[in-house]
Parts: sequence; C-alpha cells; structure tokens
Amino acid sequence: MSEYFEKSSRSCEGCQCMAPIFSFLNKEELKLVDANKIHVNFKAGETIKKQGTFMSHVLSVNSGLAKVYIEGIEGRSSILRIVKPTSFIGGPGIYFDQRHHFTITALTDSAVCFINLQVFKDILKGNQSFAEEFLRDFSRDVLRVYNRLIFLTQKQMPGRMADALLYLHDEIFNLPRFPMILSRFELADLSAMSRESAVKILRDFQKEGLVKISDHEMELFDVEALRKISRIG
Amino acid sequence: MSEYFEKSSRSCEGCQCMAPIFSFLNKEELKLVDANKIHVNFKAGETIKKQGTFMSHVLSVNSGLAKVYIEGIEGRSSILRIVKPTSFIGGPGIYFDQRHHFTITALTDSAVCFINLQVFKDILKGNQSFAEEFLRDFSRDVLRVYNRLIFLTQKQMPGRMADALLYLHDEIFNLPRFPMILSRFELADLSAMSRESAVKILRDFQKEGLVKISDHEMELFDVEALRKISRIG
DNA sequence: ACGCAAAATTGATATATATCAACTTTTATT
DNA sequence: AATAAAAGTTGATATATATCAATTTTGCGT
Repeated sequence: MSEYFEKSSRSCEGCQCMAPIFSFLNKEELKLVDANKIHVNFKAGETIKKQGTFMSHVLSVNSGLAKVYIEGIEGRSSILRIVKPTSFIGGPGIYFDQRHHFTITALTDSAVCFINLQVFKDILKGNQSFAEEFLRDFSRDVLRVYNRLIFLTQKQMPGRMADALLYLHDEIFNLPRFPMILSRFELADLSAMSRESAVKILRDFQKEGLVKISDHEMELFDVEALRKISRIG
Repeated sequence: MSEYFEKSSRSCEGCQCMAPIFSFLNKEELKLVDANKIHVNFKAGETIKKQGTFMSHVLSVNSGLAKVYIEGIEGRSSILRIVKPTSFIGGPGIYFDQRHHFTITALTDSAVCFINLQVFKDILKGNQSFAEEFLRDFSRDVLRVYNRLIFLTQKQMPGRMADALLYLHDEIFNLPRFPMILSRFELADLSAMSRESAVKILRDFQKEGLVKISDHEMELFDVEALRKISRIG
C-alpha cells in the first residue's frame, strides 16, 4: 500500500483538474472544499475505495482512469462504469446509509481528491445550482445503470461485448484506437460473461476484422459493424 | 381508457393516503401541492405513465398496486419494482431530462395523485428535510436497481425466481400467502427469463413443496428453503 | 352457458454460455 | 537470465436457458 498523500500544495481555486460539478461553487465554498480535502495518489491496481466501508468523503478523480464495480456473488464483479478525469464520484450512500456501495480501483496511476462528506453536504444545502448539478450527475449515473441492467439481461454475448467496446470508444477515449486498460477478466466483468467467453468473442471479432488487439492497444476497425452487433443483441 | 379524474374533493391536509415523503411538508407547502395535483383512478391493466414521455408530474400511489418497468429490446421488459400504497414515484428524469425512464402500469385498480413537477421542485428547494427525504427515497430506489443488476446477471434461474417470490413476500405483502398479482409473463419479466422457463421453475418449486399456486393465490410453504435457493444462485 | 381469446403448460429441441483442463504467452521477481 | 506467477488462449464438454410447436386451461363478453 503506497498511498502517499499530501495536503495538496495547490489550492482548489484555479485547479484545472477538479470535476466539472465544482465549477458551480463560489470562491468561499471552494476554500471550504480546499480546507477539507485530501489529495492522494494511487498506483495502477490499488483500491481507492472499498465497497461496504463508511463513506467519510466524496471523490474527485483528477487524473488517471479507474473502474467502479459492485462486488457481487462469490467473488464475481459487475463493472458499473469506467471513470476518466475529471469526474465526481458520490453514490447512493451519500443520503442513504453513508456507505460505499461499490469498490473503486485505479486502472492506471491516478490522483484523487477526497472531500469531506459533511462539508460537501453543507455546501450542497446552501447552493441551489450546485445541488441541481449534483442531482443531474447522480441521475446520469442512475440512467447508466438502467441501461446496463437492460443490455446485460436482454442481449447475448456478442452484443454485450460490442457494447463494452463501444462504451470505451464513445465515453472514455473518443478514438477508434486506444490503450487496452482492461484485462480480459475485466472486460468479462463489464459485459457479464466468463473470461473464456470474453476471449472467444474477441477472437471472433478479430477474425471478422472488426477489431485488432495488440501490445496493450485496442483498435476498432469497424465501429458501425459493432453498433449493428450491439443492436441485434 | 377510462381514466376518470377528479379535482380531489379531499384536500391533501389530513389525507391518509399520501406517500410518507409528504409528511415532511408544512401546511402551506401541502396546500401548494393540493392546488397543483390531480387525482386519477386507474383500472387494473391500465398504463399510468409511459416510458419516454415528458415528465410533467411526479406521482403518489394512494391505493392499489402497480409495476414499474423498463421497456427494453424488442418488446422485452424488466420490472424494476412493484409499488404498493403509499409510495412516491419520481425517477432519474426529474433532474436530468424531464422524461419518464420507465413505464408504470396498474396491477390492480389504483388511485394515483399527480403532482406538478415544477411545484414539487420549488418546494424541494425551500425545504431541506423534504429534500433530504427525497434523496433518501431516490437512493433507496437506486440501491434496489444495483441489487437487481447483480442478481439478474450473477444468479441462475432458480435463484432469480426465488428472489422474485421473496421480494413479493418481504417487501410487498409481508405474508407467506398473498394474491398472485403477477402473471407468469410478469414473473418472468421480474426474474429475467422466458415465460416458459418461469413456468417450469415454478412447477419445480411446487413439486418440491416449497410453494403452492392456486386460484390467484401464492403460498410460500418454505421461505427458508427459498432463501437458500436464492443464496446458492 | 357458450365460444373466443389470452394465458398457462408441456415436452422436444436448439442454442447460448459456462466450465474444465491443458497449454501458451506475458509479466514480474530474484 | 532463470524462474515463478499471472494472464491469456484453446477446444472439448457439460449445463443452463430459450425457442418452438402443440395442447390445455382460464377468463371474459355476449
């Protein structure tokens, strides 16, 4: 565990790497956040927050990529989302039971700010537009889960894998060629299948010339074909 | 379509059938709700709100039972929850895009109040404890979906069907014997399988003496055995 | 009470998917 | 560089699940 942390030397004011939601804060509120945050660096693979633990802070991912996943039955996991900078991470525990309902793990070296939950809530109370943006962000998250529920239960494997790749393409990298940050195992967790099945589907995609995987890089040759596979299910 | 509606003669104040969340309102706020609500009766089978439509109101189910489901791919549906009186129904559209992201259908004759969304939001702005209760309610909903995501993707059919029955038992009726409000088709939508599979699993449960279905009644003889099946997956 | 339409049921079959076991490649460690 | 450990791959097989087609039951309107 090498979570070397620091009382950030930079202040939040003027910080380029805070999550967009915090742009709704005024100077005073930002100072409050500044005084009640902890900045921590994580190495790839490290656990940022563990499901089930007490939620003392909310998170802002400043740099790096992370996976947010629910630890389910017998060691199996469902990845809810991949987080890219800069993103806010709260979750349903904030106003329900003050617990984390998912685990967050760094996929690459990452920098994260932890903002004291009570301070966050206090600011939320007094700033209407901040509160509304928070709700918008939360709601977007919820809709993502709705979508996952539908496509994980109603599509079959090729469609689910196509969706996983398109998710990385459309939401994370916006490029047909991107670093393969997820292992086959994680890709399986993202598309609700076994590792072996994930490997086989990817091999099929590769044979058909839709994608190419090499040297930790994924290249999508035919995004439209993938979209079609996604549609067909 | 026999949605005969009425400007309710009773006022909200003192109404015994409003959703618990509204108990956080003061008299004045309640009057505002009163002046901006519509009370509608639905017959079993009627659609209360349709996925994709503009969200002009939030709902309070005063009596009757309803199903909340997402219309997914090629006519397939996923039931998110069964709603019993008295319950508030909002959804992620409130602060995101003002649309309904699920369809609500009456399972029995029902009475529903539609509260103007803008008025609802205005009150939320000015009443902190109401806002927090709203967030708690919303978060509870979200956690329900998390759970469904996990058990629908990580358990196999017997476990999923056991969960569906236990859901009705634990959350809706709190009795080992209850009216079978869901068709086999709907039970299948609740446990993410085909109708035929649902029938077969139920037959197995019945053969093993775990449940009995007759005359629109479901009786759970061995709740603990069902819990075990749920656990095993 | 009759007849129709919808829902439920059934067994046979096809398909999708997981599991298993063996093996290869990659990555990390000493 | 050698070795171990982890990740990835593969084909064979078993299992879970959906689909299909035929049949029965139930509910409903006249």
